[in-house]
Amino acid sequence: MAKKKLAEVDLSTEEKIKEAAKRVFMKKGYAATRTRDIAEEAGINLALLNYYFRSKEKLFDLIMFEKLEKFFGAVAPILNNSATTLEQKVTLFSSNYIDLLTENPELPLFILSEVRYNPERFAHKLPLSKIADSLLVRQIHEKRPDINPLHFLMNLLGMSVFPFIMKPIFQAAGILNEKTFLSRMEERKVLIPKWINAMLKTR
Amino acid sequence: MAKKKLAEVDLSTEEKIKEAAKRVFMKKGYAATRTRDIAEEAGINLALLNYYFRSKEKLFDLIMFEKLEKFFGAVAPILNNSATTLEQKVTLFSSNYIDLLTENPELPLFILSEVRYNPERFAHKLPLSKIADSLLVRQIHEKRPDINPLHFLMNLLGMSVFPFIMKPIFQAAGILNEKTFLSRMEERKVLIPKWINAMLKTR
DNA sequence: TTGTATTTTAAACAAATGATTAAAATATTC
DNA sequence: GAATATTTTAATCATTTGTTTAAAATACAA
Repeated sequence: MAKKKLAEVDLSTEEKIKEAAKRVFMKKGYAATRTRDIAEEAGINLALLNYYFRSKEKLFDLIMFEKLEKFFGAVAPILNNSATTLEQKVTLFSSNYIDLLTENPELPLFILSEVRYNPERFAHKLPLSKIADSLLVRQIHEKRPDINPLHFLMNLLGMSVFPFIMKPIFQAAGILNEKTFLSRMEERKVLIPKWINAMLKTR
Repeated sequence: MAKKKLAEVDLSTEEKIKEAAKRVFMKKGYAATRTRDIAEEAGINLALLNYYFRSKEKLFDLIMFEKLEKFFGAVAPILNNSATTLEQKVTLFSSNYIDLLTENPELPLFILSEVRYNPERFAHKLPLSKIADSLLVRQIHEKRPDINPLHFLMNLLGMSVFPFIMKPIFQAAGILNEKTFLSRMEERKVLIPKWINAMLKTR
């Protein structure tokens, strides 16, 4: 129950390949990933990848759509909850989303990179209108009709997501270690609602 | 003097290859770029790429370091200017940086992707300590010693850069067109200083 | 146990890819 | 204008890469 990695030897071959592919694709991106890398990571014969998933591209699509679901799936319900106030939505969102990204720190940069390098392939799968036209956005508009509400949405997203995007570059430069990063993100959960609130009050 | 693209036929072969490589690398990333793509884009024989630049990797490094210089070069001087106040630094930075990124919208995501997929290769070239230990950060610390100043630096960076990172995903989803994006970014130049100021005052 | 279906393996293939070579074309020098 | 140096070209090479194949191993059903 405790060791996830060791338990993986008990997974079915199909699941072993998929889990290995997730790790390799997330680390190197689609283009730099070799099917042989995945086979080696999974500890299986190369041909099994095609046996179970037909092609590198089909395997990638499968994983990519799961990651897109993870990245966008949790957002829309919070931002469209008709039972919460603007302030509650902001608090819930920053807290939940920072938790999600703490569990999956490479998720944002992975998705943004792959979508950018292949926009037409994933465009139709992005439920962005549910975010851009969300109840939260309407609530913001009510409070500050003088400023385009997209600004505040962008700030809320950015303050939650951007640190995870900058993380590798800060780490590569030796400025940030894992532990302090995590405590900063914990601090952010309570700071972001305050900041958004202050921004909404500026004249 | 007016048409940059047409003038390119007058460039030297070496310059033609470099300009073409910039476009292709920026669009597809290092791993997905074929030397043949670059040769075709430049309108030159494939062998000339190796004749002038030795290898795909050396050509990429050349371009990458130029892009890193562009992405980081303008930041440190503004944030370390001993003649400006905190407020002035924030205003100068957001305005100048949004202008820079408006001219080079793909710059942030390109750099962040490539550094992430190859951290050890570029880590030593990143002048991040000049930003993380800048005068601005010290000025922020003076004003709000109760909150880690990195938070405000991250917010300043994020509010300026993050929209450019999200741009492709918003465009792919058909939510944002070029024109409205540009006017939002113009608005941001004056809004960001107000927001940062408001954030620095929260209790 | 025998026969059948499923899974796994080693080998190989065809296409793509980064790079090189040797000759041809062009420019430069004296 | 001949000799030399530089640049460009077409062809080719050696690897890499995604995928397939046919046989071997294993699991399953009767």
